[in-house]
Amino acid sequence: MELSLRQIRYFTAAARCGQISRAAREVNISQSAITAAIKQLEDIVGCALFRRHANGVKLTHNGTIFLQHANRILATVDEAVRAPLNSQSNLAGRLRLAMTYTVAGYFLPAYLERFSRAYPNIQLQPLEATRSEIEVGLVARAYDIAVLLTSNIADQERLAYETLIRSQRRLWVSTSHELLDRDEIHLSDLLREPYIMLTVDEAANSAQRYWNRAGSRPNTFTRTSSVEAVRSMVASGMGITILSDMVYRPWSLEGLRVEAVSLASVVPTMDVGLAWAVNADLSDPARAFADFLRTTLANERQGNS
Amino acid sequence: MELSLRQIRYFTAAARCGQISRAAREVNISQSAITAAIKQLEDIVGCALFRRHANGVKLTHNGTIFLQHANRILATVDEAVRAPLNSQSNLAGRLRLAMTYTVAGYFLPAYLERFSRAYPNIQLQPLEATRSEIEVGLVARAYDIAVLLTSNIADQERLAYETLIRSQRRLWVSTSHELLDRDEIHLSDLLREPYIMLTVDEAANSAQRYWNRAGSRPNTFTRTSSVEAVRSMVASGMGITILSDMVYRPWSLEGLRVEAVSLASVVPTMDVGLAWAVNADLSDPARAFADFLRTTLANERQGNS
DNA sequence: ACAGTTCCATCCAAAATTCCGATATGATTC
DNA sequence: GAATCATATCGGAATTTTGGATGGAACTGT
Repeated sequence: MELSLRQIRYFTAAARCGQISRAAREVNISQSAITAAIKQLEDIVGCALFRRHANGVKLTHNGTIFLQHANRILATVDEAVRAPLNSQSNLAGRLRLAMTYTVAGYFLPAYLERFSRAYPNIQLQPLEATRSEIEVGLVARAYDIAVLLTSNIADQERLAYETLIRSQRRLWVSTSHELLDRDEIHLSDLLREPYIMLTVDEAANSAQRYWNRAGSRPNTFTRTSSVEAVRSMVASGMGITILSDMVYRPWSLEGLRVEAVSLASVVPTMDVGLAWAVNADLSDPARAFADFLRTTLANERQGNS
Repeated sequence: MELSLRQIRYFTAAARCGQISRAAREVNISQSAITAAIKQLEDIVGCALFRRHANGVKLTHNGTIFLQHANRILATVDEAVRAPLNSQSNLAGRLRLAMTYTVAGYFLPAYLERFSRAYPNIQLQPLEATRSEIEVGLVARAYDIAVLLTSNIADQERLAYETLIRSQRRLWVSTSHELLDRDEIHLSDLLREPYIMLTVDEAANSAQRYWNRAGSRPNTFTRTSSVEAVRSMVASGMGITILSDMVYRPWSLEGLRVEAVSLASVVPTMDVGLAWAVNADLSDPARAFADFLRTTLANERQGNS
């Protein structure tokens, strides 16, 4: 049996809903059809994609990996169907695009590839830098435009910015953690838990800000600049952390599960967006890039709702 | 009607074969099935993908654009099916990867994305540079490894290299060009044609080399560093050129067709491959990257044959 | 302990899609 | 102008997909 898009569509619906029956309602189809499609998929890839429970289905490790591929497939298909309409542009030029670490690793890559396909004549120079370097670089016109965490922007006078997406920050714990049993979790409940601090993109500063507001501070167990290291440590029960959904993945590289739960306390979202120098006219490529990101993200929001 | 992978598979087969009936034989299916699938596709995307002729079918402008998307879809699907097997690696480190212009624009992007997904913990730093800069940089350990045109490598003493693919060089002309009517075309037939010289990646040097060997030189009409500009000029009949299949696309940005024909004279292939400093042990990330490229390319060759 | 509910797996007949083979049609070649 | 090679079309057959009924397992609340 060969893979079909129908299977992929049903699979992603099931993964989105967490229940086969709910997915069936969403897709306006019978539950047995989805069950069958998923079974076919599992035959094809040769491993289980869901673990079945009484109250729904949960992705396995391989399942989450496959889900990412599945979403990728649907994105490429979507793009292909639209392709002849919004044809390539021959806008030419150079685009020096600055970005911070997490943006570069967990948000932009998929969009960059699409952008450079839509504008093959724009020479794209992606440059990773720290927030402060980017601020200086934008003002000095070393970069045309940047994608970064807009809530951290310091130089509000000489920089203009625009938030594109807000990603919720949630608590990450291991599957077996006792906190999962509680109805509500407040920041104050976390005081004695060993906290793993991520040190990239000023995550530590952001954390400090909302911990201060709550009048306390986390019991920092260790610090690391690797998101994957954080994931592994949380999964193996060494500690907890609070990070945004943008970097959340339910499985660590070793195949251990990480749970993310919303907090009852107010924790600000992580805001990702564009920034540029107010005193500089945006170059055509930069303007094209900004428009591209805006419309692409708007489309996705609509598609997934 | 919704898009299906079957349609995509049949479409790419037809595009590959240039004939619906031959594609049918290749896929072991009836000719009418492919005709129907293509018709459905054209309904979905809302425009013609092929122009039908007495001796086969030819992609339209939109068709070639869609073909690229179609191949992308199949590549992502292929990858998805393999996904759970070759799971991600947690090999960490930094990979400073140097590459030349054409490689960066027309060859590597798709592989880079896949690589960084397979090795999420390797911090990939792609750096575009000229061949000579790369040679110096490799020896000085400023780059870990490079992808470039191996036939141009000068410092054969301190650099090791390995050719990964050979891309044939062919003559590009406009659709209406009289040269197309000939049975055989030799370099000497091109002497009075206005020649458009591409000036990136030492293309001019390479060209000079094989023109010299033929004891003549092209009537250079203009020089440009933009491949897309070359394409447009050739398509609009301003001149001809000889470039490798790696950068060939049958349609210019304006929607004019470019034909590529093999020459009777011997023209060397364009060889793309890896290079590294002989006196340096390859870092683990560099080794992983080299292996990744080798196996991925080997798979593709097998798949397309 | 026990209904009641919700969820997924399975089975089978009905519905829809896809496929085949024959045929029609049009262009090119000799 | 007959032969050849290509794509388009059509109806019946084969295959795939679907829907609804049924059963079992797990959770919920009494």
